[in-house]
Amino acid sequence: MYAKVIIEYGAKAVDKEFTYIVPSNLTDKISLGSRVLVPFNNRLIEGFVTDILNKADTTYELKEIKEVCDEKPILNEEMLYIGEEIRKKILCSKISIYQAMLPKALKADVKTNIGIKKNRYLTLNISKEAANSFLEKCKYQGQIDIVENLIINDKILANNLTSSISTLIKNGIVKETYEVVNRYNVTPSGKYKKVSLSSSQQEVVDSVYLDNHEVYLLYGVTGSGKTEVYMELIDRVLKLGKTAIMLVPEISLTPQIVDRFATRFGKDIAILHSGLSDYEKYDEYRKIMDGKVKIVVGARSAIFAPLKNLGIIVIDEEHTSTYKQENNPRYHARDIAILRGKYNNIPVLLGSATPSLESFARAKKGVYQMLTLTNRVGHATLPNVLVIDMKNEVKKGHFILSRDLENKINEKLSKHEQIILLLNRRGYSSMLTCRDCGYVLKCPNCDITLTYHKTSNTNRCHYCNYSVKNVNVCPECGSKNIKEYGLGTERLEETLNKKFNARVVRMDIDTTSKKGMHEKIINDFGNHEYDILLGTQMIAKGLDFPLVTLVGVINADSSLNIPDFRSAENTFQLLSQVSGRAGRSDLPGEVIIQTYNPDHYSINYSKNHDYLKFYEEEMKIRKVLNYPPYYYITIVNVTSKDYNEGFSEANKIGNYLKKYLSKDTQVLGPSMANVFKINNIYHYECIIKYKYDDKLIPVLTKLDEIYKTNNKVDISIDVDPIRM
DNA sequence: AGCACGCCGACT
DNA sequence: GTCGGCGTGCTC
Repeated sequence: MYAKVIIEYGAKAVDKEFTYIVPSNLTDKISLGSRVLVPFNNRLIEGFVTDILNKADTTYELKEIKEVCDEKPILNEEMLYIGEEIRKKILCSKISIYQAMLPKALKADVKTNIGIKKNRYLTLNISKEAANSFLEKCKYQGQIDIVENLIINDKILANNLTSSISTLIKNGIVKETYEVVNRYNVTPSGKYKKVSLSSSQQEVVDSVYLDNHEVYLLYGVTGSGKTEVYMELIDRVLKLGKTAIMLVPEISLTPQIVDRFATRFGKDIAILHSGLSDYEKYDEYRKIMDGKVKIVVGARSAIFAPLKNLGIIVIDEEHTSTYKQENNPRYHARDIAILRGKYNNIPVLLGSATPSLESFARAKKGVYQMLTLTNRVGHATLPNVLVIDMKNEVKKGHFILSRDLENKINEKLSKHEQIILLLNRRGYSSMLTCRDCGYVLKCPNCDITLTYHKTSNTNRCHYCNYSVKNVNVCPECGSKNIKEYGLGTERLEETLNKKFNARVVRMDIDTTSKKGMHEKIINDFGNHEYDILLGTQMIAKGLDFPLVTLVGVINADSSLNIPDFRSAENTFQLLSQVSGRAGRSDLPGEVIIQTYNPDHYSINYSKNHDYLKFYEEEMKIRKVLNYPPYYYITIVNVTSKDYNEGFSEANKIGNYLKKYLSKDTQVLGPSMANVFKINNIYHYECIIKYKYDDKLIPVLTKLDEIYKTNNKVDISIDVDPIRM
């Protein structure tokens, strides 16, 4: 018996199957998807079995598999199938996609050693009478304490082994047992109650067919009760004896959804997100593998959760960019969901108040089924939005807060209502410039200005993490007239504290890097321990606070000025999402958007809550410029430590693509990437635009093959990029 | 990825 | 004389 194995190394040069002999003592233990330990180049490494053969298909002198690592295979047939399918689409290495499916504990990696946690329990091994007579004779206080305790309690926890315990065990007085512990448990807050659905919600639920594959797009305004629809559908699926995956953008940011699921479905759910430790993830994942849970709520990678008998996949906030993994393997959870939907013949439900243009266009064409919720539930109405032209404010000396926003904040504070302020830039100021010579403090490793962080008094690069102590004199001309320029969350927090007598809390990467801080800030704000929550875009999604009646966007232009064809779409989505945080209960909400581009269509349509108009306008532009959803895009990134080497290879690659791709396909570039130098590595890119090109995948595969052995430049291919 | 092999410079 | 620099090649 022989097995094909893909090994743990992700390097391009070993991205293939290696054949091994399965020794007779392992033939019963091994199966497709097993994790195995194999000799490779004089070392032992791990890999996964992808095929089992009766005779070898090579004349190579084969080695034997050393060991099968686990009792059951780690990858099931569906996972192997999905891995193979997605690899063909996104051209990632074979191993990387399987590693991405698994928690660290189960990846093929000889170095990981994450185990199951067990508690040691002691019970009496003799009758209580015998124990009492043992006590009469026993001289040792340590042993007496334990036995006395066991006479009362039957079973005690004893994770630390003392000499008294080992003596008692050795003499047969007590017995030890082990129980597996789950290191992660969600406890519902008890705040949420199941509500009965409105007729429009009920209509949406009823139009989803649970017994065949179809992709549905639920387009529902913020606050229209999409989560209730998801839960009702999942409830129905469970009643059919099936299971469900519920994807959310990033759970640590949306603890409220988790809470609602935990309240309604209790022990039937497992949670998977980046806020868990590797140990906790392993425990949650085992619940799924062992069939102990019926619902998985999680972020991107939870789309791979190996639930058996899957009945529905729901993706909330489907337009969110976090569903696309930004490094290898660059998969999109939506694509995986659709693959799994077809494989299991089950519905996939995408939900959003501001669907991605791609999804909405597909729904309009009938590729997806369109479902809509046009009204907010209960008495809640969509908030009134005011757009402030900051050009006029700045003339009058109001740089950070416009007069309208300042007045509104005061008004809401006096009514004891809450306020959310969005500023999409962390740090104190965006850069440090010399007012005399124009010098700008830049990162020595990247093409990026450094951001001043007041809390640590350093200037930091948000790309490579380089940091220098703050300077008071210009390093170029020696002038003391060097000042921070631009506005970040730290400075906004400082301003708010100066201006208002209010309890202010800031939420950005810097205040939430510690485990559990997201939840803490959100819970504290929900309990009205703070009046104002300010933060970066992480505050925009999914939060539901009834007391929030004012949302302010400090600088709507920051996402608009990013050189990306999706910047208008992203701005519209961000503004709509954050506006949706206001007025979710009986109290009416208000939104103030500060901008230097008050006439921009993305701001105006978002002000009027008019997704459809925005969609039409943006689609016109996409059509003229041959951008998605009219054309597909794939980017070939060429990186090199050497400026010239990168340039000449990128040119060769551009010519290669132009020569071998179909005539209708456009190849742009090579050009320098938006941030040309990151961590001293130069980034070039070739952009490929196409409607349909059957040569694309073969040509890119060939290109990848050619560059496997080139150690001067690296290429990476991004199919359907979400950032340019 | 990670290690052996191999071919050239500065040191106890 | 040799220790060690990292370019190249190979791994079932």
